[in-house]
Amino acid sequence: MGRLEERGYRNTGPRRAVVAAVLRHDDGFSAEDIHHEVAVAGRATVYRTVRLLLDMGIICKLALLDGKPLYSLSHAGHHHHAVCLKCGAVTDVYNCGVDSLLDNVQLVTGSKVLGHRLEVFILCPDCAATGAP
Amino acid sequence: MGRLEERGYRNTGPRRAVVAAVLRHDDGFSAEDIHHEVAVAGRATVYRTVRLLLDMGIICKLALLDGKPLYSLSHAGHHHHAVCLKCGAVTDVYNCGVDSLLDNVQLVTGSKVLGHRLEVFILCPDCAATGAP
DNA sequence: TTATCTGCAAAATGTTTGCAGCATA
DNA sequence: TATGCTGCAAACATTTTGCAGATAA
Repeated sequence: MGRLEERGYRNTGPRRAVVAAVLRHDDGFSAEDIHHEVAVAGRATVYRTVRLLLDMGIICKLALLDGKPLYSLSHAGHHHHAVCLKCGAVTDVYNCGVDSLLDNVQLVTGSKVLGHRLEVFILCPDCAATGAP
Repeated sequence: MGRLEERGYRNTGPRRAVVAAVLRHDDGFSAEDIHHEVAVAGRATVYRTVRLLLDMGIICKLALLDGKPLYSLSHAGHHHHAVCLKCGAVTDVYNCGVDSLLDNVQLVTGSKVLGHRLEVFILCPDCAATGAP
C-alpha cells in the first residue's frame, strides 16, 4: 500500500499502523474499533487517517440507522453492501440493478438523479447456522 | 392526529406542538430543527416525542452520510426516499423494484435477507431550475 | 530545512438520562 | 389521585480542532 506517497501524503508510522488495521478487516469497522486496535496512534490521528482513506476511496462509509458510522474496505467499482445484523460482516453486492428504478424516479419526480445508496440487511450463513439471534 | 390517545399516550401541549411542527414539514427534518421551531417544548421532550413518532411509524429515519439523522413523514407502506442534496426535500419512492436484486443477494451469498434500505440522491426540479449548487 | 504530521486536551455536536415537580386522565 | 410527562441540567458518545513539538522528505 504505497499509495499514500503516490498522492503526496507522508508515509508515517501511525498511518501505516492504521492502514494495516483497516486492511485486516474483512467486515465493517468503526473509527473507534481501529483506535482500540492501534495503540500506537492517537484518536485524532485515527480519525484523520480514516477520513484520508475515505477521501482516497480506499474505504467507504455506510450509515446504519443507529447513527454510528461504519466503514468497510471498498473494492473497485460501483457496489452496495449487505450487512449481517448479527455479526456485522459486510459483503459487497456488485450487480446493482436499480438503474431502471432510478430512471423511473427521474421520470416521475422530474429530478436529476445524482447518486444512490443501497444497503441490504442480512443474516449471514454462519450466523444463520449458529441459530437465532 | 388523535393517535396518541388511541395508543394510550397522553395528549399534552408540548407533544401537540412537536407533532404539529413535524406535520408542517414536507421535507426532511432533524430533531434539532423541530427543537428550534417549537419554543414551547424542551430539547428532551422533542427528542422523546420524535422517538415516539418513530416507534409509532408516523415518521421514518433516514441516515445520510454526514452522520446526522434526518426524519421524514412516513406515508403508508414500503418505500424509499429521494433526497435533494441542495434543499433537503424528501420525496417518497414507492415502486421499489429491488426484489430481484435481493433474490440474487440471497442466492449468491447464501444469506437470509432481513431488510433493505435505498436512498436516492437527487437535484429536485426547483433546485435544478435555480441553477447549479 | 520546512511543510506536514502527531498527540494531547479542549471544544463542538447531537442525544440520552436522572430527578423533582406538574398535569392529564 | 396516581401515573405519566415535562424541563432542566448533567452525562454521554462521537468526532473535530488548536497548538506546540516531532518527523519525513
